[in-house]
Amino acid sequence: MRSRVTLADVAKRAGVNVSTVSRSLNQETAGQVSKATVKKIRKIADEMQYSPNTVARGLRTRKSMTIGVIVPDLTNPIFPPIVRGVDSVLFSRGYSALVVNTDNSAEIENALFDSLMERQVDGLIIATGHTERSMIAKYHNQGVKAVLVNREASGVPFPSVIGDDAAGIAAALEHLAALGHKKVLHLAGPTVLSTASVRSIAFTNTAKRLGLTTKIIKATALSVSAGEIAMNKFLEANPKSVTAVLAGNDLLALGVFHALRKHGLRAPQDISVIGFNNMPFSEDFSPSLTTVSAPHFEMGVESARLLINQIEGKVTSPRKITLPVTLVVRESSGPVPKR
Amino acid sequence: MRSRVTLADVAKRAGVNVSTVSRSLNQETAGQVSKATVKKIRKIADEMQYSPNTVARGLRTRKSMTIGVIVPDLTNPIFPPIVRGVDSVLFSRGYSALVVNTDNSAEIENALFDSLMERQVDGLIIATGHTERSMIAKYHNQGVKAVLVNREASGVPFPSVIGDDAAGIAAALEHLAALGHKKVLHLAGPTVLSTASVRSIAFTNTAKRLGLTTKIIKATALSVSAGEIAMNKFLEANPKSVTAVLAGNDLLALGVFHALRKHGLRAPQDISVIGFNNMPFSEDFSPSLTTVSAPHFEMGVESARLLINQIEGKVTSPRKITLPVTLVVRESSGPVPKR
DNA sequence: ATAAAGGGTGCAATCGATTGCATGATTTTG
DNA sequence: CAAAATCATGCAATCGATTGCACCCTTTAT
Repeated sequence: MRSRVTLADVAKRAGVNVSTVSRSLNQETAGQVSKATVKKIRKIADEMQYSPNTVARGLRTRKSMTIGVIVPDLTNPIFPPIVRGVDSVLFSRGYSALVVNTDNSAEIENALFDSLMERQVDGLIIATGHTERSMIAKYHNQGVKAVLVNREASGVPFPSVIGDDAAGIAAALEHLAALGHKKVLHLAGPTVLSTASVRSIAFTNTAKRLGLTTKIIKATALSVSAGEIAMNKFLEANPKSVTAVLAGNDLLALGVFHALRKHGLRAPQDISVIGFNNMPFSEDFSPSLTTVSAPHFEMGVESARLLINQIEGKVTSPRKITLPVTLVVRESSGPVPKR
Repeated sequence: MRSRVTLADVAKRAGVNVSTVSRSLNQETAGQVSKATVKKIRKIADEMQYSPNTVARGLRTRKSMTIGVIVPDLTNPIFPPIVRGVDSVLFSRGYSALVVNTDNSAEIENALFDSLMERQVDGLIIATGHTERSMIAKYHNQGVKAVLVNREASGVPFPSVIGDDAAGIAAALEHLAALGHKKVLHLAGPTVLSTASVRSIAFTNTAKRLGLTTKIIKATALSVSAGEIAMNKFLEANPKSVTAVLAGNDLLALGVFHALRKHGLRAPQDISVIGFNNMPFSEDFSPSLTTVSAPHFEMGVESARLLINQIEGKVTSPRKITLPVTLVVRESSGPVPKR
């Protein structure tokens, strides 16, 4: 790479000390320098195409203007919108995001955390969902500034931004109840993932309130294949014992579609299916998926705001932000089949 | 954030100079220090949980160990796999990726480029597809090390990694021809995007070779809605004038599905539809989409390898890597409808 | 008119690492 | 056994910015 213009280069050309150049170019310190000098130096800096070296600045100021964003897997379609939401706020405030993927491995998360710390990130946005709290404890011990997003976070020492999962599950079950469903299956994700466990609990509570008969099965991951495997197993063991399935997220719901197809069943004629997240393209599935829409982009936005306020020591913002979700009714849910 | 342990802290505890600690801890220089000292210092560094400050190191070594990855939009599903491919290589070599989104705006790309340069990135992986070359020229003028991925790159001063788009288009058209189609529409993306123009040219060439009658229309973006709008317009003006559509990518193909549905037409019974990319979940669309599968993850991997070799001055690697693509036949393509 | 106050700049330390050169200790060589 | 080579370590400069302090030169107040 070509070597860049430094403060010293500008200073030499302007016939002043580097400190004067530095002060002239920085908004907050420009007042310490005479207007004429500021104007002259800015002009010269422009001509020379000076641009600051963030690394050098970061060393001195102990701020890297970089935020670590920890997600399980960027190819899970709910994360790109979150990341872009985060990024939109960060960029406008001069920060950059370093996005890393853990693949839900605590070991990898640990290694990535160390790497982010070495890079002197100013804060962390954590979208990984392990209920296991050891990483959270570690983050906190290190005095890291962080915000949790898209994961249950009660009793945790960081602010958080979540969708209203309980309300979403309730809306979905009420929708099914209104359609006449009495026996509903919940295909839950692994309980080590906080979103999975929150939704599972909400399912149980709401179903009880609505007087529904329930079954719960668990997938080993929040993925299409795990959902398919779990649902296949269920259909083989208990054919026709439920009229609707509420899946822990859209990927699992997609797995349910696959399993139904394999067993010659159709949604919603034989069984209704509801997902969670309203991930991109869920309206294009076959059938289009009834699901709970969560505002992922906004979740990213809010979490970034929370983090920056924390970093820059602004007014104390709320510790926990819960964003509303909405049920999106599409083809995959329908009336109880007549037998 | 808690202040971290520095080399000086370790040096003081070990009773040696910082330079000795530095040499002991770095693989390449550890040979300059006696084995006993290295061992002792490493032990102490471990106990104190020393970890290097990448910012300080970067200032001195003029290497940030950071790579800028420029994509149009992370929520376009082909990019997460590319990014993860890039990341898998970078991480294993100690680099991190700074991913930025241009939303196909030259202005934004320009601003992001400056920001990446200020952050002293060691190189760039560029996945934006403007045929307009001014940005490329700028990159080159600045002496930046870069690799292009997923975009046509002939006559450009950087190495590149692309899928074999021409072969993919050919395979798709041959498939249609074999099914008896004679009149085929190409729904192209905007020609300012290089992948769109490459595919468009390949379409024309192959169709001529196969003796197909063709029409070409253009969408204003590579998006579902742009595809839908363009296809609606076509269907209103020229109903039933073609029996198949080859879309410039899967998003456009999805737009075609929407337009067909609106006009009461079905794929493949009324018209066959083929996409490009084999993006995630294209097998779950209604109908499942016949498409050309491009190895996005591997493209990311190869581009990262190319870039790192360039940065570390390894053996000259090939300037251009073309990865094979494969046609994936699914439900959306079928025999010519009988009239 | 003189002292105090304030404005504008420069000097030099600092952030935490890497690294060329110097130095002293030890080993090898003739 | 002396000279030379080698080894292990320390010293200090350096990367490019920011910033506390000192200084000089004008104003302003008394």
